[in-house]
Amino acid sequence: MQKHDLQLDIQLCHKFYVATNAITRLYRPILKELELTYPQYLVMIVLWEQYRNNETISLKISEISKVSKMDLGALSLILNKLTSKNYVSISVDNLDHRIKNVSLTSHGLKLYKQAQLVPTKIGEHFSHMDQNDFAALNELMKKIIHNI
Amino acid sequence: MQKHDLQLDIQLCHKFYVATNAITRLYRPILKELELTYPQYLVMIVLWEQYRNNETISLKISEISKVSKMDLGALSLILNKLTSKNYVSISVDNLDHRIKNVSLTSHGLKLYKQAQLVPTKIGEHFSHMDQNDFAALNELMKKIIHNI
DNA sequence: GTCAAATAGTTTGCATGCAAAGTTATTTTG
DNA sequence: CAAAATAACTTTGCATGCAAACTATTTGAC
Repeated sequence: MQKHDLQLDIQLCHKFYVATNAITRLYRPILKELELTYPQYLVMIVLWEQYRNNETISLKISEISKVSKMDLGALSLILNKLTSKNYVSISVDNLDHRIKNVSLTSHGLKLYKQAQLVPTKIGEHFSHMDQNDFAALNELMKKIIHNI
Repeated sequence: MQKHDLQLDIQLCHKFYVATNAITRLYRPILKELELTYPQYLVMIVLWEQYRNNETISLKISEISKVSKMDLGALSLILNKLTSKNYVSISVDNLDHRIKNVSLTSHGLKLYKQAQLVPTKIGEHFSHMDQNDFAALNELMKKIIHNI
């Protein structure tokens, strides 16, 4: 930033604020059909991804936190909700009793099929952006995240 | 988005999620010195800006909401806090009693000087990005916000 | 082996974001 | 002009994000 004044400051950071809230609002009605909030959806994506790669069936809570960059405290509550919705089940690790393993229930696994439609629906709202825009934006975001 | 799969989906939207949270975390310690949260800071910026332009001294709550893109309900609580910190004062409009006017107190105005240092401190964390990156990112964000 | 760290999670308190319902004041309609 | 529709907020309830304190285990250092 060249000019470090308040007016300029509000520009980029405020745009992040506005855009992220707008994106979440975009997801809300779509995810509501799956009875998921956006953060809950993030957790499910991590689990579905894990299932697809089929290396292991369950993930530690700390692993989910690391991949999704979600706070452990928040994750704790979110996993409770996913459990009460019967999308995931949680069990204490046999070897290390501090660790809890999270795994998809059959109900949570079934949801995967519906969830595959979500990106398409979201994508429709971005029709005004082309591949180059996406690539550029993705790179810039990566740069920002990597350095903060 | 070319491939509409979940893995790709998580990329851009998740990056927004992560980046925005990271940016807010960046602001938190800096704004703590002013006893402000980021949303509270946004409101103050709007008011300082208004004061600088000196057209009118006060703003309606709905005007603050429009400029900052903040929810009216959230704003209601935030303004209560700013009031209890004695940074702003709120009064009912004389002509239309539904409207409330928000104005800076002398205490809130004095804070402006300290606040001017905030963008510089934040800017230091973005030193790895050059002017072109900023310009490009700013344009892309504008494009996204405008179209959602 | 035992007691002090380090780990992995949970809980709590505070500040939002947002939808939905409620309140008060002003306009519009018939 | 009285009832209905709007407007401008406020309140409430739910879901986070996050810092901080707390709990239960496991490791490590001696």
